[in-house]
Amino acid sequence: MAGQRKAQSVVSDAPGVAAPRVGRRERNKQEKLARIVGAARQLFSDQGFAETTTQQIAEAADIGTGTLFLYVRSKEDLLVMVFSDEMLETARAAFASIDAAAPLLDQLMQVFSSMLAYHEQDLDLARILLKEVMFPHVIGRGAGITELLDVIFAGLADLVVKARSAGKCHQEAPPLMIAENLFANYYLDLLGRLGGRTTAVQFHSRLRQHLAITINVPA
Amino acid sequence: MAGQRKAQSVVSDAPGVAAPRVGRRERNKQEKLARIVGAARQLFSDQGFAETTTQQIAEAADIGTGTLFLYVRSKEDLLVMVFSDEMLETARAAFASIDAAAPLLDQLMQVFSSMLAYHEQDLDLARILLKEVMFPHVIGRGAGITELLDVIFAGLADLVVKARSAGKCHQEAPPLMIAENLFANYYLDLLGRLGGRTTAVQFHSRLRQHLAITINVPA
DNA sequence: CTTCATTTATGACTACAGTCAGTTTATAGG
DNA sequence: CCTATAAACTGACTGTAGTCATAAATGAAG
Repeated sequence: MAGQRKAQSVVSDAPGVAAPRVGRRERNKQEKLARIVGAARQLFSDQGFAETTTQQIAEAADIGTGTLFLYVRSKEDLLVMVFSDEMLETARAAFASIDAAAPLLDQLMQVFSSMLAYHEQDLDLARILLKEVMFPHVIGRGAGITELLDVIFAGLADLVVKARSAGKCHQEAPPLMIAENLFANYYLDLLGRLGGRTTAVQFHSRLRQHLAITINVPA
Repeated sequence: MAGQRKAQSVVSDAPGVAAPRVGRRERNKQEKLARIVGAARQLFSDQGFAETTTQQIAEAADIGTGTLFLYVRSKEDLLVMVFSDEMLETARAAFASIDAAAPLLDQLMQVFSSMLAYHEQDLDLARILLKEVMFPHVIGRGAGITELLDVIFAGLADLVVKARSAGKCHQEAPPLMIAENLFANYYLDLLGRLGGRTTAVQFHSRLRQHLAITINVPA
């Protein structure tokens, strides 16, 4: 390791080597952030969000209490950081595993069912997560959430376009607008589920009806 | 006043008089709650939600700090109590002032425009309000919000039914389901507006497109 | 190796939402 | 009127998110 560091000072900007560009400082920071996120994931999952204190997280990550807030703006921010990657992956996987031959409505239900299944693992956490995702405390900067929404909207719009060119969808509106409409319905039905106002079965039934209205097909 | 109190003890359950049924205790409680809500409305409007402390509210309402929490479960609860009546009234007024002859899409835009106009008065407050309304801290009990949603859903469903019987709407789905779909779209577009991601003009344009998709008419 | 400047780390500290043991005030019965 | 019981009130107190002045670590330059 010490050798690597010296080599770096010999050739200050060597293009051949992958990336010794980052000094010890940057590496330490990355590593610390990883420890923080890891500790938070563990604690949030084990004890729940409200029951976990920032002190506990700092202690588990082996840093001072104040240090934590050099890496995250708030406890809620941390929650989003921890789980946004998983959500993104869930969304990607959901779109990847779609049955291309199925009717559009069934395809949509496949996607949204996968996403609900993820949230069903821990409804309480999902509630707080969704809350913070849709109402980020600092306006104009939701931690990496835009990417998630982009993936979802693009995926939905893509399904619509394909179904339409196959003559299976008779909505003429712009695909992105339809995608947003579909997502809006998913979001509100998810809210009902997370708030305990519907069961998983009711969620599916209601969502299917809502989506059917949007894409103008029989439920 | 003292006379009234004595009269009460003479005839313990006099049916003729309007309602001396409530003793001083109940009256005091009502009056105190009114003072609390009034003080909170004033302070929230003047200084914003985050900048207002529960101590300030208690002081302005002339009660002890602890007393406040005999009347509300949390600061957020108080926000909802303060503004849910106004929102309900806004929604009622919006439905009442509809042009019965206009196309369904225009009617819907009238309703939702009125509701946005209310929120435009104070976007920050609206943000926190919507957040708390849709994610009440104590699950299963949103302070008087069900009533608001009932009014909105019923109103929307009613518009749909009327338009349909006039042959102006070709959606066959249950009216309540359509109403929910419409509201979901309003809600998400409102979220974009409150998050500063769209202007008021963009909000209108986008909402109109989204609603048009749901009721299956040209935008 | 030795400064020196800059970035990063730290925990004592602050501010505030919400609680609770102890007190006051209203009502009912005598 | 007086007394007993229950309801309502209170502010000192607690727990925790987030800040800030100070200290340590890092890298650059001589």
